[in-house]
Amino acid sequence: MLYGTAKNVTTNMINITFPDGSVKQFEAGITPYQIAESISQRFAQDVLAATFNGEEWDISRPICNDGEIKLFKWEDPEGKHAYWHTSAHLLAEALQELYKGVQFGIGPAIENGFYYDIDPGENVITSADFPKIEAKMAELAAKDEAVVRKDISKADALKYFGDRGETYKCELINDLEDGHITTYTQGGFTDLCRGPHLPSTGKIKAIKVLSLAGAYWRGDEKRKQMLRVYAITFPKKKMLDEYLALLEEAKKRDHRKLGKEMELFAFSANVGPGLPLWLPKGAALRDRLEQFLRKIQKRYGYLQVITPHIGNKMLYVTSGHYAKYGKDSFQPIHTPEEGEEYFLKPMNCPHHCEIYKVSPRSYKDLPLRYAEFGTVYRYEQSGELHGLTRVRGFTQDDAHIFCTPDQLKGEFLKVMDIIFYIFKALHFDNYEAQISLRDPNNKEKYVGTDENWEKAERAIVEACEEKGLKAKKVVGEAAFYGPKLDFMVKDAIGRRWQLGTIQVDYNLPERFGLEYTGSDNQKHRPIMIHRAPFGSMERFVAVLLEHTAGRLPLWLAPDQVVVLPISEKYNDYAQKVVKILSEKDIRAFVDDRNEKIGKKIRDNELKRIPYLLVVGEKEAQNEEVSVRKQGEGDKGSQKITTFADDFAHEIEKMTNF
RNA sequence: GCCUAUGUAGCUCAGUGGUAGAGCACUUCCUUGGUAAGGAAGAGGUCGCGGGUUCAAUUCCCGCCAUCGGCUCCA
Repeated sequence: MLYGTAKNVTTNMINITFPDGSVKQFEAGITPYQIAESISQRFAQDVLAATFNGEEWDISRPICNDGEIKLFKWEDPEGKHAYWHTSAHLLAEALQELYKGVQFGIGPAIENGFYYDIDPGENVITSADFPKIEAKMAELAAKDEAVVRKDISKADALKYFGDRGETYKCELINDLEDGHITTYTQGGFTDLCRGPHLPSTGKIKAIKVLSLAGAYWRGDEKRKQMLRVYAITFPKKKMLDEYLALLEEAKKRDHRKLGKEMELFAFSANVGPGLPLWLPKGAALRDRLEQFLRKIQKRYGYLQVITPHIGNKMLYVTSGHYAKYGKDSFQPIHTPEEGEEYFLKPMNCPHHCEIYKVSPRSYKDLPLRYAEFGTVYRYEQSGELHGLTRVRGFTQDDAHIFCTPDQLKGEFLKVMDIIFYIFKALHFDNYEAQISLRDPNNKEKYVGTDENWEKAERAIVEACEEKGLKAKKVVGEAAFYGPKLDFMVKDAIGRRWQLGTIQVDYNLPERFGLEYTGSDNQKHRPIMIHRAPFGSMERFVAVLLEHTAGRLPLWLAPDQVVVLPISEKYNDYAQKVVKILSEKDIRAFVDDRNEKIGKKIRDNELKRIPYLLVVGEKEAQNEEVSVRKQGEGDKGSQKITTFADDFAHEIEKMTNF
């Protein structure tokens, strides 16, 4: 039994509105593809997807009413999406042909390519099978089969997929509303799908199966783990080659590789997984970043505090963290005293609350801003550890602001200023912002009054508007204690990591009984803002390395200058050059190996040292250096004092943000 | 924690049922050279750890640990 098919097609004319506002008349039943053809044949070739009145629409699907159309090509995300979505079906078709008894879950397009979750049944599929799968997909694509959309009733859909033993599909269908169910068929493969799709599979030319992974059915770790097959396709082989080359390039800027090459940090099985060791150069880099932040925070009225690495169990019982995370964290440290337990601190806030409580507070004291580079320990699940971006011991550039409700928005804006300032100074321009709001239908999940929540959420939204920050609002993502604003940055291969965060908290002031005396001589509860512009030193350094491919800004570079004597005869002069530079706090060293100058240049270029100073007979005689800038080549000679002065000025300019 | 894969010299990686090899790095010597790799010699590894099979295991099997890619989680 078919629903709402094109039976009502008549020869009526309909009005189609284009994005530029122009309106054209077409015969009812026309498809977006035909509309594109009416513009130009060439354009029609390139069109992959459409929306009609905002609804995603196959370009082969007839239009029978007036409305607005948008047409999308490969260059548009919507175009790629349809292309990869159809590719996912093609992958499924290939898997169905190659492996008996495979059951299908879901197979969406993603940012780069697509995947299909399958239950392989008795089949064993490994990466050795990729060429076989690719070949089958190519073979099927070459047939250029039409992808046919069909409305289907819920009962029919359940029967169709039930007969085929597709239990996952049946589960999905059960959650769908009758009358809104469609399938798409190409060749011998039919999938439950909302679309939209390409009209046929022939446009899929270059195919690469990328990886296999486990993925819980419907994202629920208590349910069966499916086999997820990741793949990507392109209309041209060249595009695939370029994409694969890009992936290779991205791997070269992986911070784990760079950290090793640049001798910044390391891990040791003897110390423990997820516990980074900062090597001298890494520690110095981190220290420069800390000094940078300290300087700004001082300007914004922050007060530096220091708190211990452990805290009595009762501190976390009070904060509520013990009940929520106690079992999943590093287990308590016991003392000789019976029953006495301490925890490694998983966050700094409870300690800072105790600092607040040291004296009675007046509204005149607020806002109070306590900052600490606080090292915390969290027992992250073993499979979650990842280089410096996800570790078990890390240092937050933490601060807690205690303020009155009226001060909230102003303080929020100031924190945003600090974050923008840092991102600008370090050239992070590709970040995304997300406002996490409470789920209004599930209020009991959260602590704090309605009034305060509304006030805080409004403050965040308004603050973003005032700053012209385009932030994505996500309902239900707030922490149980308050709404937040997070800044995300992508790593080399496109994974998103949260860096800066600003969180409003009503919970801890309540739990710790924090108070201040208002102008009315009454006790009031302060609001707390948690904020960390870097997020953590570890994650920030990781992302900074990947963004710069290890070519850190000059003021942060571990080694700024290397002096290269032409031969051992000029080693003494080279040392003198280093001494002169050191007096200006320039980080320089001599490469006095017994090697030819060409070799020394090559090695130090590869080490990403920003400046190479070649010194030989000429330079030694004239107190000069021959300057070579990393990646740019020979810059000619100048007096060593001139170079040192210019260099110092350059650094001063860079750090005077 | 779960699924897949991997683990050989400081690094990048070959290789084998009969206790191991290359390049780079390192040490020494020759060379003292002007803008991306000069030459020679040498040293360096319980082949992740623990069991099992075998006359013999780095190699085959099992367990564990760590790591890659994902999933889940992330105070």
